[in-house]
Amino acid sequence: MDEALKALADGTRRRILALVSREERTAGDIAGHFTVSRPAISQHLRVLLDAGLVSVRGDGTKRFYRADALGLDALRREMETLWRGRLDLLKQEAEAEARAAEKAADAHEPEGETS
Amino acid sequence: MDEALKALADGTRRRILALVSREERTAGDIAGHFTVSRPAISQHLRVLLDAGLVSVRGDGTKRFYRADALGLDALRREMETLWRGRLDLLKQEAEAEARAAEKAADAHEPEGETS
DNA sequence: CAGCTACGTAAGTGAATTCTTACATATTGT
DNA sequence: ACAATATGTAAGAATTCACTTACGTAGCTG
Repeated sequence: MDEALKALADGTRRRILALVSREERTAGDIAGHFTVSRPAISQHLRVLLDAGLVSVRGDGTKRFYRADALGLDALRREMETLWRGRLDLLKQEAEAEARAAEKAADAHEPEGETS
Repeated sequence: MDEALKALADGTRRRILALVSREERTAGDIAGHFTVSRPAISQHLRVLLDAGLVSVRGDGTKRFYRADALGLDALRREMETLWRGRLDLLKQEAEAEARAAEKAADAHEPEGETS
């Protein structure tokens, strides 16, 4: 998880991922979309590859990259269990606020239900 | 998004986040759960704070940290739009494989629906 | 074979990250 | 006012990161 998250935590790599998400593209084609040097993109592709977020298919001298749906989905699932641990916070805090509001009302009107 | 993702891309910070997700905790309490020095944890808390993933409440000399549900949810939503761009890959690839399998069958049995 | 194309890899650089120890600051209790 | 407590901040070392230029290497093509 750490490797994939670190890979995602870079804007250039996220843009690369977006590029190869719908169709496979050669390394050169991908590099053409960026201002940084081609080797830099090659290195980013390596990181994404190691993280299991893209896959390659070599054909002749070209290398076609594309997003790896399985790797992406695996990360997505892990993220969801991460959220699951914290998501109920929204409920908890909403309830806490409700209780606090109630308490504040009580402070003003300790016994009353006048209004 | 970049800031929050970078904040999440560190195991120690994810553990901190887990610690403060259910109940608020003081900086010292949090640091007690780790082997690294207390200042290091203080710095991690700063990163999480800047990323909007935790919030603080000062009380006396103590500072109580807790996960910030709104920040977390904002990130979660951004991630989901990120997945949304790539999730259909699963479908696409499944379909592509299905077509490929069909094609392979055709190659063996160019006109047949024999089996 | 010679040369071109499409790549990856090596080596080095500057900036950012993560950690440490030492110190500054605010608040509480005597 | 003084000491103890809880915490952030400063400064610096070690590591990692994203990038660059230069080079190596397959595969195609004349």
